[in-house]
Amino acid sequence: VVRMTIDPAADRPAYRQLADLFRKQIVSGAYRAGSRLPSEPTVAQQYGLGRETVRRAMAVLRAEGLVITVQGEGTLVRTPAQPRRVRLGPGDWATVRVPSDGERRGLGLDEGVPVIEIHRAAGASELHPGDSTTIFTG
Amino acid sequence: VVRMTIDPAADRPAYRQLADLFRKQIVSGAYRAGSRLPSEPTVAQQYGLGRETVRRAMAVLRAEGLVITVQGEGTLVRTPAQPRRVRLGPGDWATVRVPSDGERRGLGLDEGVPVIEIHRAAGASELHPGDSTTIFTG
DNA sequence: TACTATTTGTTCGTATGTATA
DNA sequence: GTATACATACGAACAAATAGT
Repeated sequence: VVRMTIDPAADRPAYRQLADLFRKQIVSGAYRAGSRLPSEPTVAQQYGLGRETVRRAMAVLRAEGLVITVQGEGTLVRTPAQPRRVRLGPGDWATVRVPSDGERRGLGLDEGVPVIEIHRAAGASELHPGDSTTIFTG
Repeated sequence: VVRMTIDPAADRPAYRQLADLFRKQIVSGAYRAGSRLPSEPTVAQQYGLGRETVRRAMAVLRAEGLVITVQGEGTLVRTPAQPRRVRLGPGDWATVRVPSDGERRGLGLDEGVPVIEIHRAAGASELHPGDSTTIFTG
């Protein structure tokens, strides 16, 4: 089965077109949270692409925090994390960044999850997972 | 010249070891902001690695916002952006995420730069570049 | 428990295209 | 205009983790 949705001659690279296709299906709910995407060889064969092209598309989605990939299992749509709230008091400030690989694993975070650093007026600082966290002033 | 700093038999993959090496040199200042890293073929030859392995290491550093890569020019250490401040007033809240590819380019942001979304109490919302922006309450 | 099949992870090689110096 | 350097893409091989039998 060949689907004509990827145009190798298009301006946009094939792996980005493929990422666009899956992103649409994920955000639209066609792929529900926790569900598994088709395996890389399956997608490659269906769209007439090499496996590396498929893997690059998956890497894009991981970097955006839409999916996670587990070796031996597959690529899964990420389940929304428990919502948290962090209060920013007078004199506090917050900054944001993408953690380094080691830091991310040390915090137990998935790819595509930025970290929020809260600098308290007292001098201390806290790290919070960037997804699922809302910053508010009380 | 062969440097014996990458161990193919190590637990950690070669591309992560290589990323670690460059990350250290960047954060330590050995590579100053705006300076160019050695070309991919050069690094590959120096460390006895394939070019794709080098490219994966560079992709790691890009995702962390440490470098940018320009086709035809090379990989450059990112220059710190102009600091900005965003005020979070009573009833406002803020969330953070890694932008999608299209959104990132629409905002003119580099890879590895998360976005801050400020939800105003009035109902409007603003997007701010995640690097260089400090959230404060005043 | 043990084995097998499936699936992703890593790495190298090759080729071609495109942007920059 | 040429050389350099990165971007994309396919193929191949083996390793490692998982799932199911």
